[in-house]
Amino acid sequence: MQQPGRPREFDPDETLSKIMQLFWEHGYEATGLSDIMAETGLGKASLYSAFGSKQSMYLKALAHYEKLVVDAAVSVLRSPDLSPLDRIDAFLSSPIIAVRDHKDRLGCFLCNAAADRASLDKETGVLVRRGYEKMRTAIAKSLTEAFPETHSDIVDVRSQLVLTVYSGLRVMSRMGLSHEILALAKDEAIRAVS
Amino acid sequence: MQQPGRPREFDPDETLSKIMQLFWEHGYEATGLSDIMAETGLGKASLYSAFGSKQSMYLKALAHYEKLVVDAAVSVLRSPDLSPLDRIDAFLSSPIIAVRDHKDRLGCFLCNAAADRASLDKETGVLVRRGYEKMRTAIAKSLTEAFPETHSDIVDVRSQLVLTVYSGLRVMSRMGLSHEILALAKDEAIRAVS
DNA sequence: TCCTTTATTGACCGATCGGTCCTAAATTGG
DNA sequence: CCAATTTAGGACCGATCGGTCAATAAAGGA
Repeated sequence: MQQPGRPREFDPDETLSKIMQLFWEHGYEATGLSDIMAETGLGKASLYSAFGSKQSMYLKALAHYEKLVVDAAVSVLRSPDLSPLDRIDAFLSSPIIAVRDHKDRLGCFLCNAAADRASLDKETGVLVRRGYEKMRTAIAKSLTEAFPETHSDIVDVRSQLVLTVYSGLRVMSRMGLSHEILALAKDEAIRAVS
Repeated sequence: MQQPGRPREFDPDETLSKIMQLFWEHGYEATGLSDIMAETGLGKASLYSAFGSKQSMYLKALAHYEKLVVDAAVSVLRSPDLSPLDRIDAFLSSPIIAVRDHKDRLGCFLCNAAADRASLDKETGVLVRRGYEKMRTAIAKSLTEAFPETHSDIVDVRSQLVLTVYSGLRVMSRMGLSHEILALAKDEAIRAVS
């Protein structure tokens, strides 16, 4: 048995990151194969053989986002160096810091995807909900740790509120609000669940 | 001087509502002229002569949304029949009720537009921010009325928080969360600014 | 009635879309 | 060196995109 011929000339993971960036910033429809080719430097056929159709690229990009960004957020929410409430503060601060330091106004890829594709593409909806549920669970764990005496129903509702605020902050950041205003709203939200 | 010839066979306002619905639900890129023609029953040239380019249709649809939906939300926030806090409750409840009664998961056109077009089209950004500012001002007014002793800086931050939660709720509704969960998160948010 | 003005219709345009295919290049096992 | 296998590059495909135009229809004023 022979092991395949010509080797890849690109790193699929790296390429997927670039594809993710494009879909994240411009959405599904506004991102053309031509944009992806330009950004990755690859030919159309290479992209297709590696990632399949455009829709499949989008779903892989979304899964990539879950692995990179969502999992990072979750690990912030589990950081052993911070108090439970500080972890939630750090979680809500991350999109604000992105605006402040990198002028990053991409918003949350998951909620962009919800607006963009979830109504048309079932698989997108599943990925989006899974990503959000990951974050909600991690938030709930921190809240339970912070206030062990609180009833779990209340914790669920509050974790949902934190996630809602998170989504809202990312939408607001896309709208161009300053990081100072966002930070103040965030502090007020933290106070609300304390 | 002569007054124009053949009269329009359609109501521009009504037509604009249908166009708004399409852009609202599917976004800019995913809505084709063909969809608009099918939905409105009009020919391409009629649409162009009445509303201009696709981009111009989008902007007019967004302005139409501001007039219909944003202004309605603002007038809820000024309803004389309700207490100030109940007005804010009603404001935050409207997207939840839409989900419950009409399975309306369109989200907020303004924040969809922010995700969709604001980074590409300056005019869209202006309209979006204007709409949000209208709502924020109305929220702040209700909060001031509810808690006259509160410092205006605090009111500003809290109104921003309410607006952030509103955006978050609409994103969540597009994700498919049940109206019950949304309502609980909303109640918790109301408690936060009380 | 005829002329002017505007609206409607459908054919038409070039450009671009996502996607396929064929050829050439690069690699490994025999 | 050769055969087999896989990738890379780019020509090519039909479909659809947003947008225009010329011909026709419908109204009011003269």
